[in-house]
Amino acid sequence: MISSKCNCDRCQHEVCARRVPIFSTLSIEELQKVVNLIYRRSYIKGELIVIEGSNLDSLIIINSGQVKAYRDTQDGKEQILYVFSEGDFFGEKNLIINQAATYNVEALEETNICAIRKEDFQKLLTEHPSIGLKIMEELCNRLDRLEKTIEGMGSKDVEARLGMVLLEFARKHGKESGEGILVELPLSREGIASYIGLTRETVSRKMTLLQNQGIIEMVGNKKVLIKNIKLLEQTVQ
Amino acid sequence: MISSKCNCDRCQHEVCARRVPIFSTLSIEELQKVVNLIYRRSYIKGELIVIEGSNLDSLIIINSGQVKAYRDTQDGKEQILYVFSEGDFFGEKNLIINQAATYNVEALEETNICAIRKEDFQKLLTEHPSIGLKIMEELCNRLDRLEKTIEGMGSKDVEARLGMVLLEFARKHGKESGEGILVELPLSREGIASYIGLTRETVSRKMTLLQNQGIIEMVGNKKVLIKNIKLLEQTVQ
DNA sequence: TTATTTTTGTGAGCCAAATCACAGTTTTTT
DNA sequence: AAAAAACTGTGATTTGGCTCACAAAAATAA
Repeated sequence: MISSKCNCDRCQHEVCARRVPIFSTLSIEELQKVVNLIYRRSYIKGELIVIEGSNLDSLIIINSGQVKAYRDTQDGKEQILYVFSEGDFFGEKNLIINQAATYNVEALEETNICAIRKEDFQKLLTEHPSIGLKIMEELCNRLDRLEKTIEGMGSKDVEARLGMVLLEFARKHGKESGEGILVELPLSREGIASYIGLTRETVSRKMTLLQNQGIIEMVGNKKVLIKNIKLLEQTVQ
Repeated sequence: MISSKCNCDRCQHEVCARRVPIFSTLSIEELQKVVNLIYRRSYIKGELIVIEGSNLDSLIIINSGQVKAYRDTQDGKEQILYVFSEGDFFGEKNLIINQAATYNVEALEETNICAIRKEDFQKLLTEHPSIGLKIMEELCNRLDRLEKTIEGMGSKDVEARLGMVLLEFARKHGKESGEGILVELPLSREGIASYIGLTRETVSRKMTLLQNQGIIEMVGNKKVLIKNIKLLEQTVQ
């Protein structure tokens, strides 16, 4: 039997580099060079990939899986800042502004990463300015999201905030189904709460509300069916 | 009488480019080329430099003065996202991810800007990767600040948030004086409130509190004397 | 499968910040 | 300098989300 997927080390490497938006502008030959610089690693669910305060010496790119980036606040809670998945990168702050990690990164499921050492990455940057551009793009997008989050947090429209995350997850992991978009939530209620600065209880209550309005339907704890995305988008507006 | 400051057009240009961190790595010859691409403009207090939703076609760098970047929220309020001053730039989102402006930018005082057209800027970027690096640095710093803001907004420690802005303004505009650090506030109470997601009244009350604790002293409406910066930093922690 | 652990939903009461209201200041304009 | 406009401080009240508490459900382990 012939496997449709080659599992040799080399091919996986290549696939990995191809999947990553920041290398999307490179030619096949250039990509090959990048591939040679990459090393890989796997993490199981719950494993810490980066510890706040530590000195990371690589840019890390997610090949498959999902992670959360979070901080522990004074009052012992965790504040989730990002949920990264396939193709996303992190650790750039350590390389670009030479700063220790400002957040923990933890695998939310089995996760495979590609990493490039600082020196290699910096060399790449000067040799291929297009990579820098891609990174700037992504940084701009992150700024955009954080700006929106802050706007939402300022105006205390709590339901809009919840709607925003649901739509974000729907874009990333939503699957069209007959009755709407089925979304596998990467975070628990507690996680969602920490992501948008609320308590677990409030998230619960607001989700129930959205369900009663016929906008969503909860499927177990980890899935949500968005039945009326138009209405949800209006809520967020 | 000989003026210590040359006011000819050319010199001002040069000064402008020199002052800007993102060009700090360029040689004098390279700088000269950049200078030739720059055009300048002045705005009076209250004037809009960028309108949300419009298509900006230049990177704008502040030569002197101060501006606020803000959005109008659904409920008619304004959410201030950034206060930019000398050496800061904005409009990069329009150039890098080809997006319409996501916020208004308004001069808080008489403000002079330097601007570089999109095409010129993109050419610069590919010719001098170091400029890209500088921009990435700044984007990382902004992400950093927003991440901290979000953390502060999540954990509802309101006084810490106020302390953070005061310290931010102190770093930017603080002047050492006998009794402490005298800070000229770029924003009114209302502005500060909008910057940290509170109401004007709450900011007022908390400022009074800090004053009663002997940490700060308000000097008219637009200045604050930080009498005990150690204590203020502790409040923030 | 059953048992165990983790996660979730929901009521009751509390509390800090929002809102409303208005007088007193400060700043700007004329 | 006087008048107008903008901004600020502070009391009274309301409110929406937080906290606490516990039962129910779901996910995981045995």
